[in-house]
This record gives sequence, C-alpha cells and structure tokens, in this order.
Amino acid sequence: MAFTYEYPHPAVAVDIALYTVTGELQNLRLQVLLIARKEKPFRGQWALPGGFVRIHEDLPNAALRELAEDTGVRDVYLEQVGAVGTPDRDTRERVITIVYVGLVAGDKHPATPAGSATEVRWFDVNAQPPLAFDHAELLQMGLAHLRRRVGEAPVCFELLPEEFTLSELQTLTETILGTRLDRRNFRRKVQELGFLRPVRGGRREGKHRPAQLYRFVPRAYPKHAERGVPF
Amino acid sequence: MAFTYEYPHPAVAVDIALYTVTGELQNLRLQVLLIARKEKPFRGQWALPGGFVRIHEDLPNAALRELAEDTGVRDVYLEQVGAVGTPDRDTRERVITIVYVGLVAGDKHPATPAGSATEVRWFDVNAQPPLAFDHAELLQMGLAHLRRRVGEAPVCFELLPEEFTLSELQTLTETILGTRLDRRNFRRKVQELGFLRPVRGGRREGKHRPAQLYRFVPRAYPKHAERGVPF
DNA sequence: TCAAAAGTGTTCTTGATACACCCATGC
DNA sequence: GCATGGGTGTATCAAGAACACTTTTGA
Repeated sequence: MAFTYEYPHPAVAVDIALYTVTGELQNLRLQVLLIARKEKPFRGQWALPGGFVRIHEDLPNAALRELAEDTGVRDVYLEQVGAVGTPDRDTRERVITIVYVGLVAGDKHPATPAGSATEVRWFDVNAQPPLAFDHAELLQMGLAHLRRRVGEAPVCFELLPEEFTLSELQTLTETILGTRLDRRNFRRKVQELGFLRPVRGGRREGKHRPAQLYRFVPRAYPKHAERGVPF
Repeated sequence: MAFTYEYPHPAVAVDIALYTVTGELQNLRLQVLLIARKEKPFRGQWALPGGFVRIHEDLPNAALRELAEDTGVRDVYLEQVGAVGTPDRDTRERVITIVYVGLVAGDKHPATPAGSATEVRWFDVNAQPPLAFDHAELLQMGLAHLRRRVGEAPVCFELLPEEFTLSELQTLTETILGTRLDRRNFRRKVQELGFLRPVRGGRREGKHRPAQLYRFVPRAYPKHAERGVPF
C-alpha cells in the first residue's frame, strides 16, 4: 500500500526520554531508558525509544504507544518538551520529532524489548553510550525539562512506594537534580507544598531510628494548579 | 507531481503568534497579527499566519518564511512554544503544527497580505474575531509563553525606538502582561538587569517634565545567558 | 499656580540559604 | 555506649511588594 500527496510530507516521530532512579539508597543513580535499534539506520546502536506518529493518533498517545511498543513500559505520565526538525537529522527522510519526557520507578515498569528494539536497558545519564541520530541532544533537552520541573516542586509521585520517608524523597530528588540539598530546608519546603500526609503510626524500621512514613495526597493546590504536579 | 510513501504521513505546519503593542501611550493595546484565509477550509476566516514546512527546511526557518510570505513581516525573533497535533484539528488531512511566538514593533514591520492571506490585520487580544481551526488555543499558548518570558526580564528590545524613557518601557511591559506595575519597583528591577544605558544629555521633551532617555545594551549577563534576552 | 509626568528610598514580607544539636534505635 | 540516620529551629540574606512625597516642566 502506498500513500501519495501533492507535496512532500516529512515524517513525524515522537521520542521519549524516560528517566528513573535506581540503586541502593546510599548510591542512587539517575538513569534513562534506551533501546538498541533493530533496523537501519544506526542498527544496533542505542537510541531513545520512539517512532512514527500514526495518522489518526494524538501526539501524547503516540508517545505512550511507542514507548510501550519498544520497551513494554506503559501507563506513565509524559510531558512534551518540544519539537526538533533539523533537516538532516535522519538519513532516510525528513523526520520531525516531538520530544517527551517522563519519570518512573524502574521496578514498577519492567522493560522488555519489542517493536523496533532488540534490547532495552537503563543507562546512567553520566555514562551513556554513543546515541543514534541527534538523540544525545534530545536527551539533554529532556533532562533539563525534568530538572526544571522537579526543582519547582520536588514531589516525585511515581518513584516511591505508597509510603515513604522524607529522607527517601530527598535522596531521590537529589539524584534527579544532581545536587545535594539541605535536609531541614528540604523537609520544610516539601511539607509546605501540602502534598504529604504522615501515616499515623507508620514508621520505617531500619538499622537505626525509625522514620515517619508519608503518603502523597495529590490535591490541587493553587500554586501548582497552573502546571500540575510534576511526576 | 506526486509524492508517495509506504505509510501515511501527516502534514507539518508552523503557526506564528506575532504580537505587537500599539496605540497612544496612555492607551496601549496588545495586538496579534492575523490573516484572512484565502483558501478553504475556513476561507475568509481569520487565522494565525503559518503554513506547511518545506521538506528541506528547518522549523525556525519555516516559521520565518511563512510569516514573511503571509504578512510581509520579516527579520523577527521567534521562539518555539510547542507542538500541537490533535488528529482532527484540520479537516483536510492530519496536520501537526509547531507554534512559534514573537513580539515586534508593528510600525517597523508593516504587514501586507500575500501568500495564503487576502488580508492582514492586527487585532486586540481582547477582541479577537472567531478563528479558524484551533487557532484560538494556539494563540493562548503563545500569549502565555510571551508573558512568562517578558515577566522574567521586562526588556522589550523590539518594541521601542533606539532611545526611550523608562515610563515608556514600563507602560509597554504593562500592556503585554495585562497588569499594572509599581513604578519604583519596575525602575529598580529593570536597571539592575544591566541592559540599559542612560543617554548623556538625552531627554524626552513633553508637555511636562522631561524624562531621561535610555538605550538597550544587550550584553550577555550571566543571569540571562541561559535563555537569552527575551524579545 | 496648577496639572502632569518624572524621579526617588524605605519598610515589610516572603522565600531561600546556612547552620548544629538532640533523639531513637540496632548492634 | 556508640554508630547511624531521624528529627527539629533560628538567623541571615535577597528579592519582591507596598507605599508618598518632591521635582520639573508647559500651559
């Protein structure tokens, strides 16, 4: 089957920079989900999951679908970062891509290769392999967007179990931002946001003093109504 | 001539929300440049200037070209706002559009209809006609982007003559933001930004007390290196 | 002398930062 | 009893918001 047009059309793709945080609590690492490409060009190279937008499909849905097809990861919250359309960024034909970014708990969303991927892996953002196309740039755009959002309101709903301690939330945030934060300031700020409710009697037992457990209460506070609560 | 693909391709367009400020100093109005459409669909209706991206053309260039073709306005600074691709937003075929926003002095950039426009006019943002497609939404996106940027650094290089008074800059900024600003706070803030240099001996004569004239000195100050100076 | 816009400082509040000690528990 | 992480309050600073009077000019 073929599709003809009176004038040439670019292809439109979505690419998804999906981030997670993994590792021991004392050694968390920010990682991004990459796929090994099954097809030319750049066959075998690592790239962002993504692919072409279907003709009757909304952009956000295309991003979700492509992510799911390539990696098996579904039901995630994505935000649009922007469009990139440098003419020669793809060697096959003109491809304009819309970049989306997301943040998930890797263990809640196990990744298995499919679609245009022969392999799927989480890579430390500081230790990326060479990437296909201009995906290194796209990834930087995504990371900048993510950090901006998490900096505004350091509440990462996706990444924690239902009940978590403030220290867990803090180290997580620090990992995403790539900076250390003052503990007291962090706790004050995050409590003022009003999204947390302490769990009565809930304490996390550890080798040492137990910590209070909290839950997210994603109420729509005026401050954040504008952009919604990030991730 | 026809162009054939193995799978269907959406069309990709750019739409430009170009704003200006006009009127008497005591009655400035924020306006947006609209065109009357020459072709179906929505023939005769008002719409944002814009059109399809050429196959070997970068997105920013497409935006500049389409703006120039439809309205005659060229050499403006545009920023990307984002991509919109709701499947049925265009009745002809699937069209994904990338929205750009800009801010110019209307009198430096006279607009004359051409290309896909039979007419070009500046409309008050508070008194828009019904718009074709989803352009009312696109326009809102553009306006929000513009206001965010001008709020960060209220320095509108484009809109003023080479020499201008602080009051002029302020009323201009107020018009764009749609709010009133405190005069003393405004003057302090804008002077701290470091982009202004007083003109020695330059005074604007009026019916009343003459005002000091300033010029923009768009030096790259660290605070604004990140996003550049807005407009 | 009056009308109209230009010009100017200080106070207050808020949010961000920096910083140090005691507490509860497991070992 | 000590090592480990949990928990807390205050002082400082910077940025933003609120606010009123004097100055200069033309009419």
